[in-house]
Amino acid sequence: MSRGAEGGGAQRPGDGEHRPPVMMDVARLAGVSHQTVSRVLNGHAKVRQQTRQRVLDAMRELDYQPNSAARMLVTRRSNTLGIVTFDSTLFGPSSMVYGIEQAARAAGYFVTIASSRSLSRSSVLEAVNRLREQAVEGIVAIVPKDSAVDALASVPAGIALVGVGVGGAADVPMVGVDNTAGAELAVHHLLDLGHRTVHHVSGPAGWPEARERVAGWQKALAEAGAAEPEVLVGDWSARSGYQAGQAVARDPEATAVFCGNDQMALGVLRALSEVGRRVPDDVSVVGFDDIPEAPYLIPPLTTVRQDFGEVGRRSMELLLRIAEGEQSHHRIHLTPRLVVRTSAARPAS
Amino acid sequence: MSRGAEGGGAQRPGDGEHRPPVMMDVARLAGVSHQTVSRVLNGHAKVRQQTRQRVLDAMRELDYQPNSAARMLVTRRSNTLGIVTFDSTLFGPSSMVYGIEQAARAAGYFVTIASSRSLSRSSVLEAVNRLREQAVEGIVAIVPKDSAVDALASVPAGIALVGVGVGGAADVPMVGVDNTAGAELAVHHLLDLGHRTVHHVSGPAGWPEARERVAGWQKALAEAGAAEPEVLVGDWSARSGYQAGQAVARDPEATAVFCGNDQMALGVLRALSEVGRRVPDDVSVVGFDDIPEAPYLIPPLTTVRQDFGEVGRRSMELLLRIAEGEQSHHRIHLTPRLVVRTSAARPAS
DNA sequence: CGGGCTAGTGTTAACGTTCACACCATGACC
DNA sequence: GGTCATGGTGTGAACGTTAACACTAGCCCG
Repeated sequence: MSRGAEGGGAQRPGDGEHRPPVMMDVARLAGVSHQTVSRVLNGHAKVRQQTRQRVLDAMRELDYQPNSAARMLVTRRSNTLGIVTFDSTLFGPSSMVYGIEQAARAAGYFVTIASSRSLSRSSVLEAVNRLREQAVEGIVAIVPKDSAVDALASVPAGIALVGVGVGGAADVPMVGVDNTAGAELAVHHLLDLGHRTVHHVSGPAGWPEARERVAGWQKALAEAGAAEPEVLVGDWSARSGYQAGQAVARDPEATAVFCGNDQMALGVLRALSEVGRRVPDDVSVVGFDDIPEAPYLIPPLTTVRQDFGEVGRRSMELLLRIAEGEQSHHRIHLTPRLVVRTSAARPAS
Repeated sequence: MSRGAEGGGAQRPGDGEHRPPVMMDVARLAGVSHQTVSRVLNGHAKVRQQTRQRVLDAMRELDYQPNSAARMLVTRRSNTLGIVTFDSTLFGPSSMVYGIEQAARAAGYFVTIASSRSLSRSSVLEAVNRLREQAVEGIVAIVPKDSAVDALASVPAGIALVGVGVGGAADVPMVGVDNTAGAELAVHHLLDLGHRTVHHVSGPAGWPEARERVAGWQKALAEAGAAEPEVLVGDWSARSGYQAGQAVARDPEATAVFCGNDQMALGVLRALSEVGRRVPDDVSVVGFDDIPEAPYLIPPLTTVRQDFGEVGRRSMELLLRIAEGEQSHHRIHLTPRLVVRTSAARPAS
């Protein structure tokens, strides 16, 4: 079948002016009232089997498609949820969108997205308003930056809202991995291997998750009585990791680095390799996220795994609970786990 | 500000049953008819400045939000476009979604997504139907697999539809990079460097883009009179690239590899490094896509760049043209370009 | 001074569903 | 034999907006 060339639904002004069939058309064809058609459509019990079949046949014959706007108008329900994301090539956000969409579909909802260019307050608010125009019944906001989280707190309370990656301190219902615990996992692993201390390449200032990972790193170092080197601040990108890695490479004392995400770890690996510092022989590296490529970096990256799909599903779940008016327990922390590969080993003694 | 607990918007007296304000409420407050409110809302010219202001004030005071369902019902327009994607952690699809969303927003449309679990025919059709239920005015389908493309061809012609990454042979309007040309670029680059021939790690069978890249590779080899080694078939993942890389490493004749995407190239790099074959000294490697991490692999990856954001924008543009009934030129090929880094060099002679 | 134009506003009727009923057989029960 | 529930169906009336038209003033023009 060739399409595209054909005029498709193009109802050019011409004579015909054929409208898509409506419930009344189906009713007429089946010889019943429109209400009976509605009952069949919504699976009401009180319809005779034989009548139901006639209606079903008529629907098929006319290729009837219920008008969602009319239904929405009268039921006051859009069956739609919104996602606010940001324009990023980061692995996390984009993979969470799928988890959310699947969970939403399973719960019988449609999903519309609104991306916020910058995660600035105004940009996030604008995205939220776009979704409100669409009459969404709830919003999952993937906005892991302080300015954006503040914006969420000022969204009018009439609409159900869940933040993702907004950090444990946020003043909105939220779902996220326990970043502090994850960082501790990574740092303890390195200290247990025998490293004196651990350097940290962090995410950028103003990102709650970056801050929490820094906190976990600090806590683990403090518990072990290890010295706390200066944080190397990155921006989540491989490029920034590369730059940080150059700094690490210049420091002969540095034997272990914990990176705020895998992309930066990748950059660190590259910087170290470039100057001939071997991983893990000379320097150990640990990342965060466990991107699909992590096992195939050089060397395979030991990292802290976040299950983004799970985050998506859980945020959906929480959103629905809130939308139904439940009040309790609006703070879900998922436990990350350490995936040991070969980029971290005991230091050369 | 704490949210979630409080019940939101202040309402009409009579305790119970508080409905959101409607156009009539605004009209009453402003002392005009609802039609005048409608005119203000839609920016009609024939409203006295003073009246307009009164209406605007009233809207603000009531925190009025137009009911999109009612509007949709009467205008017969949803202002919504749909995206069909698939659940993948591939870089391309997820970054295109943003390009599309931005372009759609700029054109005044909302975007709803429907993901297809498997790219099987039925799964794609189901996703398309979900969008039709939502009354979308057009669909961009990111479904780069034959089974899915077939499904698109059988979508009823009433709805505007654009395929992305569906290959040049698809029987639907489409936007995509010129894969054949891109592959030729890569292979010629390697041959020009002095390699006798070039091996290829391809994407999986049944993916049009994989096939087109294979074709470009074959064409370039044939033009140069080079022998055509057996294709190593992967599945786009780093893991499959790693396996293919092991095969390459075992072949002492192999000095150059062109990979169907960057993830597989990454796996190849790792496999070669593991057995001590140096890149680019012993083996040259070229990828496809130019993922953000490509410059920071070991060594920095020479690759063919696709601009996914541009693909998103162009597909949106095409979709709107089709929706408006334009008939011509429904096949857009973007030209990729080679980004030379250091993973490919002349062979050791 | 009547006709026609224009700016500004109101009135009424769609749009296509679902909801709340009313209605009719039928059979059961006292 | 009358009441009562109960399966099955039809009849309005919403829902909240925009479209189409009608209606006033006020003004210009011949």
